[in-house]
Amino acid sequence: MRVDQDKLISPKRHRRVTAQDVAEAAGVSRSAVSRAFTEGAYLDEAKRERVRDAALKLGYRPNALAAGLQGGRSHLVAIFVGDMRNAYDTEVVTRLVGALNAIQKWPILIDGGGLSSVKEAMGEVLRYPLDALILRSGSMDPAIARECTKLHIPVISSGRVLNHPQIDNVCCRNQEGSQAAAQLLLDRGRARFGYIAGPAGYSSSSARQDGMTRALAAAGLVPVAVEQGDFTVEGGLAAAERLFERTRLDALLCANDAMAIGALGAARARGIDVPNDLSIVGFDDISMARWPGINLTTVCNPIDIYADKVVELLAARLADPEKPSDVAYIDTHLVLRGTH
Amino acid sequence: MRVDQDKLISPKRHRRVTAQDVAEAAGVSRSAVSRAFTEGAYLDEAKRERVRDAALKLGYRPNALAAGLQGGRSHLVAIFVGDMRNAYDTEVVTRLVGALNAIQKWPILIDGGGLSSVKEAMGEVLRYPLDALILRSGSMDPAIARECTKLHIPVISSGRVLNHPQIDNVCCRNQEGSQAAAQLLLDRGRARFGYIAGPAGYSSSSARQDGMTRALAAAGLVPVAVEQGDFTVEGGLAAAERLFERTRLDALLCANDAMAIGALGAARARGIDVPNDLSIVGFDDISMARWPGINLTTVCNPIDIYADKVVELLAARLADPEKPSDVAYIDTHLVLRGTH
DNA sequence: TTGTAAGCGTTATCAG
DNA sequence: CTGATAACGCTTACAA
Repeated sequence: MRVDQDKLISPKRHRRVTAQDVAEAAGVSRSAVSRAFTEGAYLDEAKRERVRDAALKLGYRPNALAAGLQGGRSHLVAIFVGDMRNAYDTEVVTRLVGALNAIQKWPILIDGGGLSSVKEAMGEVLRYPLDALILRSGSMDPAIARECTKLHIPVISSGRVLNHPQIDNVCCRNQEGSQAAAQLLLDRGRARFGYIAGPAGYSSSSARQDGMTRALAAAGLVPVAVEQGDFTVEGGLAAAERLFERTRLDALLCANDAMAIGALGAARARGIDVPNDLSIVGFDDISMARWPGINLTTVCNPIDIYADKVVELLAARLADPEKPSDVAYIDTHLVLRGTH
Repeated sequence: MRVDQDKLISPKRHRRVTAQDVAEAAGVSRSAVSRAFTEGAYLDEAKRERVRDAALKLGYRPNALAAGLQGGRSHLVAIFVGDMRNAYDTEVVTRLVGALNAIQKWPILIDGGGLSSVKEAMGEVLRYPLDALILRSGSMDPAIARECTKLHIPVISSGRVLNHPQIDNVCCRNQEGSQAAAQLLLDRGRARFGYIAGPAGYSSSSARQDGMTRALAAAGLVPVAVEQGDFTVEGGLAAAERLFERTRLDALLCANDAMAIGALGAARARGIDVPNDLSIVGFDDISMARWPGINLTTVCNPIDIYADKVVELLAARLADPEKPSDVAYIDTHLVLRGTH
């Protein structure tokens, strides 16, 4: 009578191939197997070869959970995103994921936008001994960040500067960017400025508004009207309609590109000639800003530089956990397209 | 002389609070602490309270690495994305992340688009005992999927059906969707059809092309011209220009929305009146399709249903690892906007 | 209901 | 250069 060997060995759940299995197959010790996979560990070259062969044959890979537990790093990095339905956030996350993948850090994503119980989700993820946490969000409960530093998990905040001795920050020069945009339109002869802001509590939106106000003040002007949007295209469209209802403008700055695209739609629907009668300028330079049919003049908030900087700060922090916290400011520049 | 106690206890790296620490603080055993955090474990309610208090005070959270190693699940799910710079893929990923977060699975992202050594990255991630791997990509090395099944990691393929006894699939009815779109334009009196395809090797693109061809055949027609794009807006724009150069069309179907948006730009730049002289229809219904200035008629490939289905199959597979593999087909529907 | 003890699969240390 | 052995922090039989 034949016996099902496989069933005997693993009755229910499949067992992963372990270093022990490879050791037996290659006729060496467990430690030799470990060394065969450790860069710069002492091991006879022939033996290493033999171990690698056996590992390949058995389909062995060192268990990252066990390796992480042993004391080293987990190589996991959480990215907390305020709202993944926001095009700019999504583009930043995309670059971040690429940059992290490239340095063999594995990003765990948490989307605050799609989640009811953000706090709870963060709590669960913090059970993993993360190498770091990246915050990508304009409005974020600072309590979460504090909790991380208590766990001695490095935090990199992107988009808003958190004043905490253990948190590194990357932030673009919002005020200067917006100021330059306003100056561009002033130089073009515009005088009746409107602004579409983001939701209350987003520092990026208010800093951008300040930049515009400052440029106007230098020219002896004040904004004619301000409306609030929600960073979405629809919100920008609605806010622009309210503005157009209230008053006549010849320049409209928006806290981000998505709202500027909405405003552009509202202007066209109303028969306003952009850019001849009205200039519209966004902020961020998301990829859609250059799409045909949009071709938006905007302030470039360079996403790739941004993401690289985050990863750079991360690496520096990992190398020296005790180093003083850092704030990296990213320079913006105007991108002149068809709406100014 | 004062001695730095902290330095004595943890000379270099910070030590995480463990169950042992909590046990000592609460005056109970390690196992009591574990039980206090395990749903449905026997433990005196008062004691549980005491443990929870101590844990909160010390900032303890069970180490997920150790818990995963112990034998249970890691609660990590890898999402492999073909190209995160593709708007449709990004939107699917966003939904997927939300759906996974909601069921306490933590998605690790790997972006094939931003990565030179995809294979190597996958190899590294497979060192984690993943609960599952989700493939989001039209073109994907099947070797990776095979490797996963060898490791007994459930694989869910989204967008392309992989014929493998252990891989579940979610796929939209590409052919039917495209056929309906072509029929819409036939009913409108169109006869000279063009198609902008995706890169070679993407089954979704060819299935969509087949759908169009089938509808045309039923009307005794054949496509007038086909050009290939790369699923991007720029690629669609270039492909459309080549088409317009070659011949006159009155209907243009595109393998995805991004290329349709590019084609729309090309048509407008050439002074072609859309939709009066030319109908353009996309596929997917990405959020930008409804943006003002675009307002694209398209075939809706419902992203939320799609993502929910993936997670549903995932849950089913986790519940019964031996169940036969499944293919879930998602129905599409036409979304009539301004370009048909 | 509780405590003790045995793993889970690594890597690091320490003799040889 | 190599093999045993001790952590890493948790869960879960098993015994009390």
